[in-house]
Amino acid sequence: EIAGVETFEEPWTVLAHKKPQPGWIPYNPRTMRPAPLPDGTDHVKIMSWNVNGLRALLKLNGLCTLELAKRENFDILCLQETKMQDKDVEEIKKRLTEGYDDSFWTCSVSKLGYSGTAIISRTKPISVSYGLGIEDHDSEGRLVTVEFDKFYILCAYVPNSGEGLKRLSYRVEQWDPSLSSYMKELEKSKPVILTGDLNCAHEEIDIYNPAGNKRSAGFTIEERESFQKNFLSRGFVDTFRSHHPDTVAYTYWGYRHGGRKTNKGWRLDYFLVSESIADKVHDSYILPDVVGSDHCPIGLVLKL
Amino acid sequence: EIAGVETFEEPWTVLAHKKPQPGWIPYNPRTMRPAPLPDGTDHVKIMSWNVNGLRALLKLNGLCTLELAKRENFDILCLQETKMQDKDVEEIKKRLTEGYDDSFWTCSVSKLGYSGTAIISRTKPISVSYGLGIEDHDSEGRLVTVEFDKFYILCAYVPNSGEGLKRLSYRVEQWDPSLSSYMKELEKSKPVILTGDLNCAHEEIDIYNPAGNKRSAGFTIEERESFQKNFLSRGFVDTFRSHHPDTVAYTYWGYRHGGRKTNKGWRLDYFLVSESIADKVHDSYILPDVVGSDHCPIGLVLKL
DNA sequence: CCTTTCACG
DNA sequence: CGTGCAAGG
Repeated sequence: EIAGVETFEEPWTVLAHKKPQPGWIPYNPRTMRPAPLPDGTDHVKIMSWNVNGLRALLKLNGLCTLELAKRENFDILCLQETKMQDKDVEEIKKRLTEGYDDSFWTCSVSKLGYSGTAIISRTKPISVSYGLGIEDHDSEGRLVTVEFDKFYILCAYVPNSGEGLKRLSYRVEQWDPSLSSYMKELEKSKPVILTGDLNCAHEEIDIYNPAGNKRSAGFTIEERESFQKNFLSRGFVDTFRSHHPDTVAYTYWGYRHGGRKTNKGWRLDYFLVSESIADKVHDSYILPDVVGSDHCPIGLVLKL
Repeated sequence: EIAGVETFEEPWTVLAHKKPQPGWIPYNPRTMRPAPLPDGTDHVKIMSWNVNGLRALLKLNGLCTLELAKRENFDILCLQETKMQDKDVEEIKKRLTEGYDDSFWTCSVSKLGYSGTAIISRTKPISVSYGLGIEDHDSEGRLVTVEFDKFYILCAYVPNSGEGLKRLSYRVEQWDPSLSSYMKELEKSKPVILTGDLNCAHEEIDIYNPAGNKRSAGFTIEERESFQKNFLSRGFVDTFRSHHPDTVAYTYWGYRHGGRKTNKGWRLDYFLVSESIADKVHDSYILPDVVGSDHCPIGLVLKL
């Protein structure tokens, strides 16, 4: 474990799902890490993590990204819910792990210490942009786009529909379609990778207690249909699911009921990729043994 | 030390005062604790402590009052800045140390988790009352009065004049005179003891850096004159100062500059008593070795 | 439950 | 610096 305060018996091997279908299998990161690529295969390793407050993570953890970098040796790291303020970004940048000197941050300007995303990269990208380019959706620091030679990568923190589903209509009627259109627009020039906390467990396999959460933010039928319609049906591939069709794996466990100990979680974090590069995905995987947040990181290895 | 997380070299023996006068001596609680009373002398031991949030102290400390009670064996304990809410008082009462079952609490109703005072007693008092009896001054839970056979005891948390001295005029024009009048009224029937955080360092000897704090809340000339006029000149005796005229001793050290380690403090907590019982004071003293708050407790031994 | 801001000291 | 609140998840 990295940054582990408590240790517990490999809970990710527990199939906690309420009504598992025949054939479903629990995710075990020890056995399901990506297979080594043949020597010399050109590839990129991307990781994504909703850190639920970067400052707290750094306090807990020295420099988490250092440990993660050491162990995982990623090329690109995407962070969500940094809860950073613009004024503190420079100080954090100074503490970045050597070899990852390029980083791109966006913070909420409407609510301080809320939301916030970042992309940390080993190599200099071609271009960077922040937000969707729509004033209304861009005050909360929810999206960073970075352009590399072979693809765009989008780091997104999709709005939570909130207590009482107060923000459900904004989410499914405004945000999701806007993000989708933005991605289709980018896709005209090159393939797109969307990663981050998409705040939706797509299907029953993606959540511990589907029946009990039909009106919970992140598993409403509206969000699930929006996910299908705006992303999957428009040609973006859920890489974890396509590589592990029957695997029960979560990326989020609420703090509230100690769900991580019993693997009562949700899969909310994704790598979606343009169909055109779906066959380049060597593996899409989950790192539930990395603690320090209510989400765990996820990883993607893409052959180039 | 009780509840000590960090230990440091008896900082209270350091005379940190900026410009000490000749003859001033540092306070050393090891040598300046009250002398034992002759066997069988009827007396009462009262303690007072601004705990700066009782819940945090209890978390840190199991039940601080238990430790303090064990070591100091007080009869009455007065607490200020409990930061309690009415709804949580019953739960705290349950955790009171055996032998101290009577307790009287008042909480701020205007601002939750703000201010708040309490008196915990070994024996049942004759009567209890809350506040000054003036609507305007009584929404912040700053005063508890308990009547015993031989005296009234008032536990007060005097309003801080605040950042920018925003509340200085309220403090010196409203609160101090009201409290003073209330005390004079009570005094008609029996002697009065006022204890608590009076939020004023009376003289230069009572503060580490007098010159630098002439416009700081707690050491403005207005507050010092109000203290003199409303309390001392009206016949209430500053028992610590009358027993230790040349002793430099503080009861508060700001968290902000780690002042406790270097004994850069203020004397803000007092036992004032009616002149009529001033000669009954066996000792008035300070317990700087008790940590867990930015204030330390103070003690009074009164012969009956 | 846990992390952020904010008011207050 | 540290406590307690409130909002957010």
